[in-house]
Amino acid sequence: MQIGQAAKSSGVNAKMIRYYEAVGLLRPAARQGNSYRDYGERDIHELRFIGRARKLGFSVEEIGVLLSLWRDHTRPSRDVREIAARHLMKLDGRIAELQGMADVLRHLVQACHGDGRPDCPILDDLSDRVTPELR
Amino acid sequence: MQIGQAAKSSGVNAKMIRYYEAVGLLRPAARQGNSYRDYGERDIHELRFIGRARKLGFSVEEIGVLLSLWRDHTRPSRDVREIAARHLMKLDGRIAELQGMADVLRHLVQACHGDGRPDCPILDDLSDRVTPELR
DNA sequence: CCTACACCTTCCCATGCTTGGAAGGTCAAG
DNA sequence: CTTGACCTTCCAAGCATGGGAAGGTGTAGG
Repeated sequence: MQIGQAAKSSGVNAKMIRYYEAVGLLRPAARQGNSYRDYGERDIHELRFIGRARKLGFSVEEIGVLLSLWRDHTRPSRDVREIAARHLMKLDGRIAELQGMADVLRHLVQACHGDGRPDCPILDDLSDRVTPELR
Repeated sequence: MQIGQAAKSSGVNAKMIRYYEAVGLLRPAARQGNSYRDYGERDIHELRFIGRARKLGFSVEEIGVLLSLWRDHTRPSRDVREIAARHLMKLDGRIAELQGMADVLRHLVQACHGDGRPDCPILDDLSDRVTPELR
C-alpha cells in the first residue's frame, strides 16, 4: 500500500507519515521497487495509534514511549499509566492557565461598552491596571 | 536607559524586546552614541502593555492592533472590544478542546490498574478503541 | 596601561508540529 | 507521446522564546 492510501486508511496525512518516520517514531517504511514507501496493515495500525494519541495531546516524544510500551506486551501497566497521568497533569495545568486568562478577559470584555466612545477598560487594564476591581 | 534596565523595569526580557522591535510591534528604539538602544518611560509603558497582553494570550499580531488602538485616543471602544471578544472565543475554544482531551484521559487513567500487570485500557484505547464504555 | 567584568551589538540556530511548495521520478490510461 | 495522479527529497515558514557565538563598549581596580 502506498503512502496516500495509508494516509486515507489511517487518518494521518502523508506529510505527517513521512515526518513521523523522519523523527524516529516509526521505523523506516519498506520500499517498493520504485522507491515508493510500502505499508501494511500493521503500519496502519500504528499510524492510527499515533493519530489517536496526538488527538489526546501527547507529544511525539511521549508517543514514542507509548509505542514502545505498546509493542512490548509484557510491560507493566504502571509505566503506561504514569505517562498518561503526567500528561494529564500538564493538560490540567494548561487548562487552568487558559482559564485564568479567559476569566480576566471576560470581565474586561463585559466591562467595555463596545460602542463609539473611546474609553475602554480593556486598554486601561493593559496599559496601567487601572481597573483593579475587575480582578 | 539601556535595554537591560528596560527589561527589568518592564518585565519583558531583552531578547524579547529586540524581537518585538524586529517584528514591528515597537518602533525602532532610539540609540545612544555607542549604538546601544535607549529607552524612556514611554517605551517602558508600551513594553508593560505588551507583557500584559501576552499574559492574556494575545498574539503578537493582535497586540500590534491593540497597540495602535491604544495610541489612537479617539478610537471607538467597539474596535478594542471586538478583538478581545474574538480572542476570548479562541481561548474558550482551546479550553474546551483541552478539556475534552483531559476528560478522556482521566477516564482512561482511572481505568488503568497501574500495577505490574500488562493489561492497560489506555493502550487498548489508543490501539483500537476497545474500551468504548469509557466514552 | 592592562585587565577583568558587565554590559551591549548582530547573527545564526533550535524548539514542536504542521503545512506549503519546488523540482523531479514513476506509472497507467488515452 | 502526453496527461494526470501518484510518489520522491529538500527547503521554508509559522509562532514565541531561548541559547550561544563573536565582537564592540564602558567602567573599575591593580
